[in-house]
Parts: sequence; C-alpha cells; structure tokens
Amino acid sequence: MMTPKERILEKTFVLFHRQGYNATGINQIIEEAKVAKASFYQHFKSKEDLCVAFLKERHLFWFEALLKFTADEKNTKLKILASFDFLIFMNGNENFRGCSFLNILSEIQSDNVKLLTVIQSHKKDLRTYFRDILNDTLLSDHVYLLFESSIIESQMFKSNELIEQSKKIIQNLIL
Amino acid sequence: MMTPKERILEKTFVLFHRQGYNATGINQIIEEAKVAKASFYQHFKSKEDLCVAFLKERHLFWFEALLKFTADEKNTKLKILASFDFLIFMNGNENFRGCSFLNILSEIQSDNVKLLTVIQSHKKDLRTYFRDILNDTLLSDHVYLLFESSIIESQMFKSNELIEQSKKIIQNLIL
DNA sequence: AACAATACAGACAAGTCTGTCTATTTATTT
DNA sequence: AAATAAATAGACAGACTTGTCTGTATTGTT
Repeated sequence: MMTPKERILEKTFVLFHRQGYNATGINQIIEEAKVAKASFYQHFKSKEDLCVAFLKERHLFWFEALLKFTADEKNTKLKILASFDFLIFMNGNENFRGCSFLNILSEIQSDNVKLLTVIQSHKKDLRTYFRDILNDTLLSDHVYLLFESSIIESQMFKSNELIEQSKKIIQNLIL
Repeated sequence: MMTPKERILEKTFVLFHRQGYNATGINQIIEEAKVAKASFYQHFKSKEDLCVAFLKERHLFWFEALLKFTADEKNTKLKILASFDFLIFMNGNENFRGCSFLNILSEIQSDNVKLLTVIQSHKKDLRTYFRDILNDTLLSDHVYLLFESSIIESQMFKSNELIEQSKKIIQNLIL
C-alpha cells in the first residue's frame, strides 16, 4: 500500500501542475489524498516545503521522460528535434499546462529565494542538456531559448504551432 | 486632480506588475489609492474586470515605450537589436519582473477565456511587430521566439545574460 | 441655492487560506 | 502481549479574500 506521504506527493504532483501553486490549497490536497491534516504537517513543515518536494519530483519525472523519449535517436539533429516532439507529446498528455517551473516562477515573489533556487537549478540542467548534445555553446543556447519559448507559446495559445515552427527553424540551423 | 478611477488604475499598474495578480488584493489597492471600496466597485464590477483594464493599459504603455525606444533605428537589423536592448532597459526599470501577460497567464486557470484572450491578443501584436519589420515569416517568428524566451530567462535568473546571447545569435541571423 | 451624482468610511457576509491542537484509533516493533 | 510510533478526525485560531451594503459627506451642475 501507499504511505500518507506518498499519497500526498501523488496528489500534489497532479494538482500543482494542473491548477498551479496558489490555486491549490492544503485542504484540497489532504482531502483528495485521504490524509489527516496533522499527518500532512508531520511530513511537511509548510506548503512551501511541499512545493520544494513537488518541484524536485517534477524535475526527476520530467527529465526521465525526456531522456526516454529521445533515447532512440543517435543523430544529434534528430535528438534535438525529438526533444521538441517531446513537448508536443507532453502537451497532449497534460493539456497544454506548460512548465510547472515557469508557472511557479510567475506565482512567487522575487525575494522567494528558496523556490527560485530550485527553479533555476532545473533550467540550468535543461540548458546543460542541450549543451551536452551540441557542444557548441552559442548553438545550444540558441536551441535552449527556442525550446523555452516553445513551451510558453504552446501553453498560451494551446497549440503546437510554434513548436512546429521551432522545428523548422532548427532544420536550417543544425547541419 | 486625479479621479478615483485614475488613482485605482495607477496603483493597480504598479502592484499587479510588481506583486502579481493573485498576490495583490483589492483592499491593498483601494487603501494605497485612497479610494473607498464602494467607489471601486462602482468603476469595476470585479477584480477580474480590473485585471482586463490593467492588461489593456499595460499593453498600450509597453508598446508605446517599445516603439519610442526603437524609433531612431532605420536599419532593420538595428531595430531588432534595439528591441532586445529595450528588454534590458525595462529590466533595469522594473527589476526583472518579466512580462505581466506571461505572469498572469501562469496565474489563471486554463478555462479563463476572458483574461486568456487579452493575453493572446497582446502576444499576437508582438508577433506582428516583428513580422512587419522583417517581412519574412519564418525569420520574424524566429526572432519573436528568442524575444519571448529572453524575457522569461532574464526574469528567472535576474540577469541580462541570455538577452545578450540572443543579440549575438541575431547578429549572425539577419544579414 | 437646490438637486443629482459621486465618493466617502467602514461594517459586514461568507468564504478562503495556512497552520496548530486535542484526543482517539490503528500499526508496527520490541 | 505491551510499548512505541504513526495516522486518524476534526475543531479551532487568526488572518486573509472578494464583494455588498448603509449612511454620510462632498462634489458638480442646473
């Protein structure tokens, strides 16, 4: 069976991503996870603490899924293109909810160092992901920037159009 | 003198941008604007209504500032580069708070059509802005995507580094 | 000067939120 | 089987939220 902590994390994983951080209350989480409030605060000292745990879980989940999705492609160019297809794949799975890290970035105050650090760390890893594939810094940053805007544009317009456009751009970009 | 409605909009303009939509309460706005609550609800039927007014005001302000900032550049390439310098300029003015439209996009629910429409409209205008300068759709979308990620990356890392990187990329992109 | 419109202060409703607490029950381990 | 640990339900505090309402005061216009 699942422990209370696992049930909390499982529900948080869905709700924080779907509804956002501020729009999701502790009460909704513990109710749906069927966990008592006292039990919740035994495992997480605050909602912000839960958010850190959520982001770390999301980080692992997301990168694992990305690596798995692109694993087959040997060619550098195809691996990059497959990464953008991964975004399309995720939009289909998650209904164009975009990136939890960027969403939470917009929800927190500028001085919230604790959450900001986790968000930055995730994006640094993504930037490194492209750098490791392409080993040309300017080009990998270029792809990274297109990747980031692909996420938010598809979220904003609930359409993969600009992801496809990014793929076209990359076709002419990488030899 | 200023009317209550003007005082409300003035404060909202600052607070929604600095603190975000959900983190800014009606009570704070009317208190700082020195307006009675009844007066507020005489001019705006809801907080969401105020948000629409805010976004429309922000839209006008932002584009006017962009056009003014880039007006001197005759050359196409320089006009584009100046647009990215405008982001650096705004980050200095507004302490890396990013784009209100993208921030509010992350705060609202997916089914909030009223606010989503205003946000989309703003970004469509931005996309058109680059299209009008470059009159090559793929290239203008390319620049638009770099522009969008420049905004969020500089917000996330509170640094203009990736804006500068985008400018380098564009140097090699536009003839 | 009289009237109508607008703005005022502020109480209030009804709900939300996070976090703490008590007291009971269920599991696990010794 | 007894002792320890963990989970339960749910009341509660205290602060917040948006929006409504009452009654008074201040405007601007005729």
